[in-house]
Amino acid sequence: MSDRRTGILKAATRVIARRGVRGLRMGELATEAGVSTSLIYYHFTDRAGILRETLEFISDRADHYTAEPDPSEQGSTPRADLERVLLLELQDTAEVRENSTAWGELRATAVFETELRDDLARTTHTWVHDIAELLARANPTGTAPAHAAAAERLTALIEGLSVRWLSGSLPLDHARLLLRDAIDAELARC
Amino acid sequence: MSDRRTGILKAATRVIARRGVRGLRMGELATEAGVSTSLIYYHFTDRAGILRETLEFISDRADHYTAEPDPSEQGSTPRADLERVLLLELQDTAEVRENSTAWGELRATAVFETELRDDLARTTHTWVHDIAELLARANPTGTAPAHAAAAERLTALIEGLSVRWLSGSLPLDHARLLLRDAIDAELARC
DNA sequence: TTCACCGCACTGAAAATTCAGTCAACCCTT
DNA sequence: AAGGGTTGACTGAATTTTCAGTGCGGTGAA
Repeated sequence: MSDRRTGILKAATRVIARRGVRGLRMGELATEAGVSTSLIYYHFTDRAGILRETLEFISDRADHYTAEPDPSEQGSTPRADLERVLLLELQDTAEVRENSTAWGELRATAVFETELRDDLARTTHTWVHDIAELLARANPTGTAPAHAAAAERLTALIEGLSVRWLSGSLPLDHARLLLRDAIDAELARC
Repeated sequence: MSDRRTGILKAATRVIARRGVRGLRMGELATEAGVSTSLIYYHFTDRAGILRETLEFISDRADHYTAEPDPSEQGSTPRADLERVLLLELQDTAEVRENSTAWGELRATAVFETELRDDLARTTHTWVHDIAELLARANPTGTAPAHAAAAERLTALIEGLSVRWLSGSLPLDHARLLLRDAIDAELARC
């Protein structure tokens, strides 16, 4: 946290969320992080280096983010947990916005830069897996493959709704509504 | 069509699909279009200019694409039509790949460039509307709002699956399978 | 002394953008 | 119908801008 290196990574996340991966300028990053340009090269060898580490950082954060346990709430049903965790991704707070934007950039970048793909696929897989588990807990009668498929659909839907929201094609409230309905629908079948 | 200007826009679409918006180099575009760099500046004032017009061009083309009517097939049920039209977006042909990639870039770019949003929102809305109509035809018992919501979910899902496919997180076959199931599910309720 | 860091001028290369001018097509004249 | 003038599309070769990345002298703390 007080680590300078981590500070740079956080700053990079902010800059990426503001300007996009393509818009990340070393100079602006230095300013945002409150350090000198040289220090960035001191810690990360080159632009590709910070990019790689930042995107890793983002996907780690996204993990924790989702994995965040219930805040001592006793009366939470598995189903409520599921809803809460998924709807977490569609919120207008600086943190979620920043994370979603950066995540979207990561996805978009990976379409053209193959080096990112492995990391991305792994993180995606973990996410899907986590959600599948929550689904299993919420609806124990279903089969594992069915849960996996539902989790893939729900997470892909979230990504789709998320870009639409961030790109101004869909109001947040509406996105949340659509997602809630989708969750209900997925739980209803199996 | 044979218009030089349009030729440049088409070339730009191809280059964007290949390299991404960030990867669009004026030089490469000129080569791709078979014209001189200067001509691009002659027709479109600057890089931002071609970008703007090309993205507009892409969203126009995306319309036609979906609106493409059934090729004289008589024995098509509304449901089959719907499936066909939606699955059209998840195919490994040069055209679909190019279109999906370019569309994804448009979306990703719009997150940071507000000028693109109106166009994008409009095109998205048209698409959703078209799908809602197909849904209504396939399942006349449902209400209009239900069809609209289902169409929003399905199209957002397609976008989500599409980037995952293009970024190598999801095999195409699997994406198609997931989409098919989602269509069935949406038709089952209402 | 070494480590983590600052500041900032500087280089080199890649891109974007400009510009002077060519070429062909099309009017007007006479 | 021959010629002169205007215009718009187009080019190739500069010129300018933008950045990533470097080099280096210096600072303060452990």
